[in-house]
Amino acid sequence: MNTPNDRRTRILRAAAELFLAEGYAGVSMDDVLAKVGGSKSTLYRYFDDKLDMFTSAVEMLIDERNRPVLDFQPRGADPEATLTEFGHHFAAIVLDPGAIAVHRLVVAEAGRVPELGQAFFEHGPKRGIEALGGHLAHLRDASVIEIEDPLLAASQLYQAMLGSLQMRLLVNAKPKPTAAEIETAVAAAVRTFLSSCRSGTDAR
Amino acid sequence: MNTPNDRRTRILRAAAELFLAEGYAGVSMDDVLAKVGGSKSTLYRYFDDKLDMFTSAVEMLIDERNRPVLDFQPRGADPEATLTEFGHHFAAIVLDPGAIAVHRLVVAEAGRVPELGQAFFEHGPKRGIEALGGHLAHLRDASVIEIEDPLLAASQLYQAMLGSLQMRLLVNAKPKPTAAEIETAVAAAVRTFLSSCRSGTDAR
DNA sequence: GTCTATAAATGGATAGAC
DNA sequence: GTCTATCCATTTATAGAC
Repeated sequence: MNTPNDRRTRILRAAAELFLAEGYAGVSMDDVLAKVGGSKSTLYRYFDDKLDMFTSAVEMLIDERNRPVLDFQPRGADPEATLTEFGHHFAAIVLDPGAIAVHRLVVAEAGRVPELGQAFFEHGPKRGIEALGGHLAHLRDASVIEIEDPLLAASQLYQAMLGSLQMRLLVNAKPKPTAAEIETAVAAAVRTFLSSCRSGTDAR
Repeated sequence: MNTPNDRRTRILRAAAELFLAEGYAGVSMDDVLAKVGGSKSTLYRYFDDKLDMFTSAVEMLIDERNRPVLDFQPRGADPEATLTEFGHHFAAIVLDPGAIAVHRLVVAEAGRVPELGQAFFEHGPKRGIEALGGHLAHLRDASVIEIEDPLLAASQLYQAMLGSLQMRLLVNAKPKPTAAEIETAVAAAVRTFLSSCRSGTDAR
């Protein structure tokens, strides 16, 4: 049961696509129906009401989007290379148009459906920061860098790399970030971070 | 004309309050009417339609919220003190619950009303970054720090200080940032930044 | 300029046949 | 389990009296 091509799953996929494009209030049960086929009572057979359908759809999206966060291990040799890898890994995930759309939806409804924001944060950004923080702790234990709080350092490094680009995309402001700008931002943040805490060498 | 207690302005204030709490689609013209009094045709006398009322209200909110961004001059003597001042100045503006609500509203409708996102970005974050960037350029010209791109540095410093806290508030994730956490984050970001680029002294 | 009344359409949700 | 048909509240927007 609950196979990927479940009836319920097909409804959920159609609903998710619509919600991403139009927002919660912008989608009617009839809209979902027109996309997935079938009849109205079928919808209400699988979901208590519209809100239930919405939260189920967004939880599915959050789960899908954040799966790639975890299966990542940097391959580079030196710290600068591995941290840059982390940056581009995160960039590919969180700056993707689909991820921005999910992020927007969660922010839009965060006031009315707080559990979505909680799930989004814990399954996404929090895990990413923990992964990066773990790596920083590793570098510290190997006496490559000197930092006090690996999680705080990871969070600030992450935000320095991508925070501004992510914010511009969320509010849909032009110009949109280019690949070159991502490259520049990640490189600059990594350089700043390392030259502030690298052990054994002068910063200048 | 267009006095602060204009009829139109009073409608706009009521509408803004409702939109902030319920979102664009969550507010009906009747809701606004119930709050501001009067009759329906009066609303349509002052605004073409609901979307016009919404964009006018949000533009007003953006304008109000960002006015404090500009009138700020750091008073501290040394760089660490002035940058920390900048951090707390920005924090007071952008982490305020009202500011978060406006931010949410803009993100929520950014896909459908892009000009709001553009206005939000240019009148808010962009100006803040420019102010901080100007200060960094000043520090560089005085040979206090060594940086290549003041705007990029300002953007990354800003995000390192507040990006993570702002994001948590936007998605309404717990725990909410405390004053102590803001203090810690700003201090850590400033310390990292300065030890990466301060002139004339070793980083360690 | 402002009101009442209402048009015309769409919303979420359910009843009951098959 | 799935369909058709429909209820009832609410929505945006306008017509027309005062």
